[in-house]
Amino acid sequence: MSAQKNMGFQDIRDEVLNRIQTRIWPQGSLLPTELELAAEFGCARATVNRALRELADEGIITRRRKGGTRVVTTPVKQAKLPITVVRQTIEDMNAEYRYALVSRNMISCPPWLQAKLGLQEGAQVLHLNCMHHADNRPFQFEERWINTDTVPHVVDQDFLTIGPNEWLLSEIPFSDAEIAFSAVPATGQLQEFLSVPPGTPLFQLERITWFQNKPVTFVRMTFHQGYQMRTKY
Amino acid sequence: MSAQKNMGFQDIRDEVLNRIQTRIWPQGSLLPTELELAAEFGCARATVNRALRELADEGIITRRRKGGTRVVTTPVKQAKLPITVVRQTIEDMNAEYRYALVSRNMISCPPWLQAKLGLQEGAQVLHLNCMHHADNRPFQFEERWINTDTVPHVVDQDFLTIGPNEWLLSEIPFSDAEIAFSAVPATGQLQEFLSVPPGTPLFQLERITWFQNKPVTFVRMTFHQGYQMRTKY
DNA sequence: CCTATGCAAATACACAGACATAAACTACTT
DNA sequence: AAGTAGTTTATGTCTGTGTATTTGCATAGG
Repeated sequence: MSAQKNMGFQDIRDEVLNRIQTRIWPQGSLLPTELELAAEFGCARATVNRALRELADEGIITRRRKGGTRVVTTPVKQAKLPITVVRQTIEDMNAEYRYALVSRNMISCPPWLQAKLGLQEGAQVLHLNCMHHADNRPFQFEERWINTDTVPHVVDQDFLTIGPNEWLLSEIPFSDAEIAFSAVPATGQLQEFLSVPPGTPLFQLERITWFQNKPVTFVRMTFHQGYQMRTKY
Repeated sequence: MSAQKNMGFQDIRDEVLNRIQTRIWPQGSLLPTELELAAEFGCARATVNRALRELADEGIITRRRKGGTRVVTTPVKQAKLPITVVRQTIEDMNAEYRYALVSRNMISCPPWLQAKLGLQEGAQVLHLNCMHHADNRPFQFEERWINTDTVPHVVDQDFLTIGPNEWLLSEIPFSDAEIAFSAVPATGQLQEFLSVPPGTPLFQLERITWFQNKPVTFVRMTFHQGYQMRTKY
């Protein structure tokens, strides 16, 4: 093969991807070794290694010592959806953001929440209800429960001007979470605060958050009628 | 500082992450240079580079030539949700998967779809309606439109035994896509095929797919009542 | 026929050195 | 004060080499 010169790892990555997409290297087939590719592209083995490692990270190929590098048969594409704070979402739409605290109560943890967060019986949690408006129209209703054990000084925060989402993000910036999306009917306070008829389908996002394996918060965010969450991959 | 030895890039990545989480290096602050860190950890600069690059890929830090490495102020966490085929989802629940083709028609592209896919007026598309069952209960209703221009031999496929999702995944394995989630009321064929009362909130996923910048397909997948899509990050 | 063991092949990771590149900074000019 | 050109600096990338680790395969033993 023609040994090309001056190729960066990105060029190699793209070329390999191209050969996979055009079925020069079909699904399930074995790629040449790093050494062979390095010879073909006229570069160091480490450069090929980086190119292939990136493709492996994306799930395009799988690599095994001694086994070599294979094109995956059924690629598992992952949609990455950026989790931003509501204010950001609204401001990105060039709309005016308004936040309002609906209620704030210290309660002892209800059983269903105990199970979700893995808390002790009788643990105290801060329960908040909040509204987020875009251009004075209801955008999102936020029900939140915060574990006072993991975030003790949350009790000093009144949440009158700043939403719990943003406050927690600045307090516990790097956390793990589990998310669930679903469609729910508008009932009770949902239909009241989001100003929709009873039974209206609403998009809902539930999230449990941990910091260093300690439960931080559970949140249920319900969006206005017709809301769409979008992403690419 | 104490120069530790025998640290891999993973150890360095974890140590740096730990210092960020414990606010030794607070949000917005400047990290030591790669050279300094290499000296501290007793390793080569390339090793530090890889560790920091991974953290940068995860969105924990930002890096700029000459500017150095900074802890991001507001981390934009990305939820990764794996896009799997329905059959996989159902079989992972230990349920029996059943597929049924509802309708299959060549039609000329309706205006709304023209806009979505960027097609010419009068372009021919294959329109399919399909049902996916789990243990003989309705699981997902799939409405799909396939661009016969990008995938010509789709016309030879009858889709009686294999769903368009799986067929396309094997034909066009590596593609780009745009996804939208929403909550919709059950109407018309939705409430009929998913066996729910009219107006029932249903979780819906819409997706446009391209291959090498050519539009491939638009799909609208509506799930059974109460379905939750879950993911971690 | 099955299992254990050893060899070899391919990737994984590391290192030291080098050059490239972008951007912050400085000094100079207008 | 504002622009401009040169310098410095931290990251980005590549090279060539070396070692470590995993694992496919063959071979030997039960």
